[in-house]
Parts: sequence; structure tokens; C-alpha cells
Amino acid sequence: MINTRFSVAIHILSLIASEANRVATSDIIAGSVNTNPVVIRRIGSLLKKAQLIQGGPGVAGYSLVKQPEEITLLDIYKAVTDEKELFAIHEKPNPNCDVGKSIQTALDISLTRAQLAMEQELAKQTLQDIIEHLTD
Amino acid sequence: MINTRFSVAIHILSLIASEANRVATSDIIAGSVNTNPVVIRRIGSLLKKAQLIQGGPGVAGYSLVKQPEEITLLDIYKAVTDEKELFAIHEKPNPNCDVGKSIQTALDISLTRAQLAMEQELAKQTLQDIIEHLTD
DNA sequence: TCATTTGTAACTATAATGGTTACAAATGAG
DNA sequence: CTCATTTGTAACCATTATAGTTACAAATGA
Repeated sequence: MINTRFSVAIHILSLIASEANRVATSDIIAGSVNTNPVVIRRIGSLLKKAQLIQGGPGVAGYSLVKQPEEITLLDIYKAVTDEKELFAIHEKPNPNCDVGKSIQTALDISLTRAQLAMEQELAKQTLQDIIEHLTD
Repeated sequence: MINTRFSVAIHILSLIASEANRVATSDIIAGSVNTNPVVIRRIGSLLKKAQLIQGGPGVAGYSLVKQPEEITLLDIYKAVTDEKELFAIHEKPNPNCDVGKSIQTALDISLTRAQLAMEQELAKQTLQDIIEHLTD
């Protein structure tokens, strides 16, 4: 299972967008996510590195850098997962075995396809789509 | 990251298929995967529950129940991941907040789509495809 | 009968995760 | 300028998942 940083990141961005008039501090966001403000700031730090939000010490709250329609879920996913692969492949299969010596390459081909399929679906959805579902 | 059970399971099945004439014991498979035989038997147990292989105490080795063309990577994925969701969603957002009260539903809609996209890609590939890539 | 092998429980070390405290640094209001 | 507020980040902790390991009962077939 992929950790909750991704879903919390989407939550954070949704809240910032929906509170565009008010000030979305890490404390307020933490109240909505129901966690510790440091957890929010930690993820906020990743979202800043990815140029999705802005904010900093002394300035209360975060704000979006782009419009919700311009932020895809893939942007958010990449921001919080770094360059990690979706599927782990076991490290040291036996190179003296016909299967062992080439299984990693074979796995990489197939599993990368699956990862790309997922990422393409995330790229089709934006923060705006999430926000539109919020009134459900 | 999804754990290595999935990739090890594919390795196990590939080895059983490619050694169809010889006896694929947990010890031999462990030698190819380069791990402990119990790890193999543990995953083997899951593959048996999913009706992908057969074998048991007293009988040396495992054998495939279906042909490699009939085993999709999704079958294997489901066998080793149980019914767990791909993406974790944070548990207790604040129900007194407009975003918090409906974010889980919104996330579920979007993330389930991404998971399905990945699963559909896995369903398109079979154990036979992996085996064909092995000679690379 | 007995050597071989699987199934599984139990334990361990390691790593990831999320929560928490603490505090320096930056900012802007007064 | 001063100070309250807020962010950034290090450090630490508890919990959990993971993979490896030992041990042994149960099943099988030679």
C-alpha cells in the first residue's frame, strides 16, 4: 500500500484551494486532516519543492502557485513519492540460474507498464476534479 | 512501494514453468530467488490458495495448475496482496470541516480509477509474457 | 520405516511511517 | 524596533510491515 502522504497532500491542496480567501496555516490544515501540524508542514515542504504551493517562515499559511485545473494528481503523486518505483523487485536473484539472471529485466518491463498505466490515469485527473467531488 | 512478494511470486511461477520437467522444490526456488526456502513456501501457500499452483507436504516441489498463457499478472497480484487497496487514505479527517467530511469519498473515486488502470494493465500481461522476456 | 519435503508458528532485525517535542529563523503588526 | 506568530527541520518515539530464520509437526512415497 502506498502511504497516506499522497492522500493527505491532496487534502492539503483541496483545503488551500477552498479556503482561498482565508489563511490556510499548517495548524488549520492539521485540524481538517486531523493530525499534527508538523506532518502538514513536512508534506507542505514537498509540495513547495514541486512548485505547487508557496509559503514560508514568518508568512502565515500556504497558497497555490497554479490553478486547481492545472495541477494533476500525477503532479501531486510525483511531489510526495520522489522517484521511487511503484513495485519493489527483489534485489539479488541468482545470476547462475537462467531465470534468476534475467528476471529483473523481465519484471521491470512488465511492472513499469503497469506503473505507467496508473500514472497516466492520475495525469488525467486534476485537483479541480477532486474539489468538484467534495460536495457529494 | 509495493513489497517484493509480487515480484518473487512471478519469479517462483516462472521457475516452476521453466523447470516443468524437473522438480521445483522450495529449496531449489529459494536458490534462484536467493532467499530462505520458508519465504518461498510462504508465498507458495498464497499461490496455492489462489489455485495457481499445487503441491503439499510429502510431495516434493510445486507445479502449475494452469498454463502460463492463462495466468495473468493480475491473478498473481491478487493472490499475494489479498484485498488491500493500492492507495492508503488517511483515516480520520475532521467531519466538521467541509473538505474533511467528504475528502475520503472524493479520494476513493479518483484513486480507485488509478488502481483499476494499473490492474487492467496487469490483466493484459501473462506469465507467458514474462517467460518470453527471460532470454533477453 | 524413514528420508524428504511442505506448512506454519514463532522469533528477530531492519526499515518505513506517522506523531510529537523542540527550537531556530523569518515575517509583519504594533 | 520589538514581539507574537508561523514555518522549517532536526530529533526522537511507537507502531507496523517486511523479510529472514529456526524449529518442528504432518504428509508422502521409496
